[in-house]
Amino acid sequence: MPRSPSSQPTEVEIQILRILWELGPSPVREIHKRLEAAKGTNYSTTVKMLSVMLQKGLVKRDEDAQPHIYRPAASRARTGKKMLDDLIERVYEGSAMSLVLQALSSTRASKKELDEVRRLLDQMEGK
Amino acid sequence: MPRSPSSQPTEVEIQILRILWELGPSPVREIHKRLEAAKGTNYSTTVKMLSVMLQKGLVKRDEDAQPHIYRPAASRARTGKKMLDDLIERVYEGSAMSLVLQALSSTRASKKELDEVRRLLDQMEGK
DNA sequence: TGATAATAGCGAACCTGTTCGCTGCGTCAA
DNA sequence: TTGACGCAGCGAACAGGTTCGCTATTATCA
Repeated sequence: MPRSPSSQPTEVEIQILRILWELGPSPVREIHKRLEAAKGTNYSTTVKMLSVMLQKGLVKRDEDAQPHIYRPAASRARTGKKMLDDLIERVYEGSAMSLVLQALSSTRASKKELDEVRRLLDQMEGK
Repeated sequence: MPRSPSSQPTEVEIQILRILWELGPSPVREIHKRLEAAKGTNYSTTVKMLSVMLQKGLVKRDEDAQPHIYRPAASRARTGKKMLDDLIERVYEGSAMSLVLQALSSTRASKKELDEVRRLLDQMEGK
């Protein structure tokens, strides 16, 4: 029984997505600059990863532009949520609250942030 | 430049840890029963995975007992936190609050749970 | 125009994680 | 004893993910 390919973005894929989230739509060259600075990646590798990600639907690109412009297929928030849901499912078997408590208790948050959470709580309860 | 091995428990490793968290210390046979039921794993595979995990320090075992008894090296909470921290770091570059909001907003929580979060918030602020 | 550089693509090598076959050892019962 | 069985270990095969060398195509410009 073979294993199934991970549905999650892999390590390098996340790195590239992060760069794209930060820079916005960019040509390979820009993406590569960051990746190389971070871990000495070869240019060919960057191109290859992008082509793999394109095929997986993780990024999109404008081929009319010269050079091609890549952009993330999903927002950071959307991707993060998916990964979080997956983590919750795998480790806590679906109980998100356990994990929220974990996250909160290990964070130094500002008053502003805490208030934001409170507001959200009220909103959830009101509903 | 070769890639570095993941410091996170892998897919199958998490599956095994979950079984151990649920069952408590168990012999291979018990672990295997669950794993086989879940995905048709061969007994040899279960043994192998456990030996790999033993070497990585993810599980510990009592070799005096016959058969050997395996137990998780870290609690579910501790492991979950580590994985969460890692996720936060990789996707949100350290901003845990963003992720907490995500988790909360995608959860249907009971009043009791919400109150628990509030208590924690107060506690954090008081400190 | 010919040399040089930037852009893309492809296939193969390589690494980690996963799977399993085969072997060896101890125990128990015929 | 011997045969069947459960337990443990090991190496090799395999799959997915990552890396890069090599080649082709298209600008760039002396």
